[in-house]
Amino acid sequence: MTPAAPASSAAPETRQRIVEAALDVFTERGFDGASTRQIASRAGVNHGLIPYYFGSKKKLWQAAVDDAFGDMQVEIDALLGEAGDLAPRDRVARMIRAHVRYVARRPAFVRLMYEEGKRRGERMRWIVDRHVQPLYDAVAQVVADLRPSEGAAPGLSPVHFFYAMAGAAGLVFHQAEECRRVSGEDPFDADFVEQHAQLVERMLLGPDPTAPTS
Amino acid sequence: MTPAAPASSAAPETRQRIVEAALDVFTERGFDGASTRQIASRAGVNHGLIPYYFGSKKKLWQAAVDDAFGDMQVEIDALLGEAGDLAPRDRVARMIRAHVRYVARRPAFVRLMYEEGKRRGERMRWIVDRHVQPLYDAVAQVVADLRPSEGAAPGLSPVHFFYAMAGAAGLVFHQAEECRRVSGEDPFDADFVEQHAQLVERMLLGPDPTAPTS
DNA sequence: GTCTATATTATGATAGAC
DNA sequence: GTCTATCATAATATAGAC
Repeated sequence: MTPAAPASSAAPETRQRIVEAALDVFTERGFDGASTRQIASRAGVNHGLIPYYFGSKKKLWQAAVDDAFGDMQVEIDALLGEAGDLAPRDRVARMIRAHVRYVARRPAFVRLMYEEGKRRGERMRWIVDRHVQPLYDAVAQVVADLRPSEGAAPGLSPVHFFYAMAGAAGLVFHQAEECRRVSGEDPFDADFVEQHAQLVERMLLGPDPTAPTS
Repeated sequence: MTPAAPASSAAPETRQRIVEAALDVFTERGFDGASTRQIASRAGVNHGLIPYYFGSKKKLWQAAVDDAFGDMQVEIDALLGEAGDLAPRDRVARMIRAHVRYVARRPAFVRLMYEEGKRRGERMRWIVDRHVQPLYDAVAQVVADLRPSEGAAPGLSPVHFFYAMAGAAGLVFHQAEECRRVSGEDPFDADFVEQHAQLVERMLLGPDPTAPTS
């Protein structure tokens, strides 16, 4: 059995340091491109500790993914709590903006989703069943509540909406290095993020029908 | 010097078979995850032929990328030729729909862009300077011709437009396996592609202002 | 031009000292 | 709990037979 939480003495947070380093390296280089030695090195520990704490590279990856999604779940709960009784359109608008800001703050999250959703295999099934499916279901529910009179495109289907939003919101942060080189702009700049959030919201919902027509 | 095009006898298209197999494997597994043995095996040749024709794994990758983008350039030229004197909005609409159909037909193209745009490094610089920059400049030019009266969002900046379009159009095909598992729908289904093309066009341009208001 | 070795290196995992 | 040393494997690339 691997020690889930080390019971004792000297380094209570060694395990967590490894998990955080692993998330960084896995999302930078992909599962295959990442080496456990590199992860250990970034965490500042010996590479022998990875089998000790996690058993295998695969299980370390799972721990890192759980860490990333757990972090997001906290934000979602907070968001849903405070947006409880808004009109559906406003709830979606807030969700979209919050999502853009989140992926800008945590690019590792987007890298993970894009990296692992693209090919069949054990890791894809694990991450989808455990983390993506609940997210997809929640978004589908919110979209179903939208009515055309609220500015939604007619016949908006959850699957098109989900991937159009995820792509429009996330790609520029996923491709941040490319974006810098090709356009000279820094996607993580605060103004850029707000501009992008605004664009994605308008793209998906159209101009706010309750706003003055100008 | 590596033989750019083998001069002689027995296997004139061996090199091309390797390039095509390489594009498949590189886009399925990423550069690090792909092995030259696997590529040679899929091409039906011995792995010793890869250093022989290309010199290194890196140069094989470059040849595969050139092949993929050359293919796209043909489509772009055809598109621009036949859309020469349309109104700017119609040109953009056509470009968007053509792009969605293209990425649905050639998912390898999206995988390549998403894979290599995400991290600093030699491959990113090579592919951006050689292939992405011209693409970006062309899109920026087309977007600059759009005017608000034609339905574009006010202050539409090229960089936001470029990545919002590329993401909204491409992600669902990039994540095709995930999409199938999470929603049960097949993104490569012809109806799905047209639905998606329509959604992305409307997202980016709004409802057609010349169409009847219903 | 294509194949069969093989040299070299890097990886994930293990054994065991401290 | 953390480290050093090592094993077994798989990778890229090279040398050379045919």
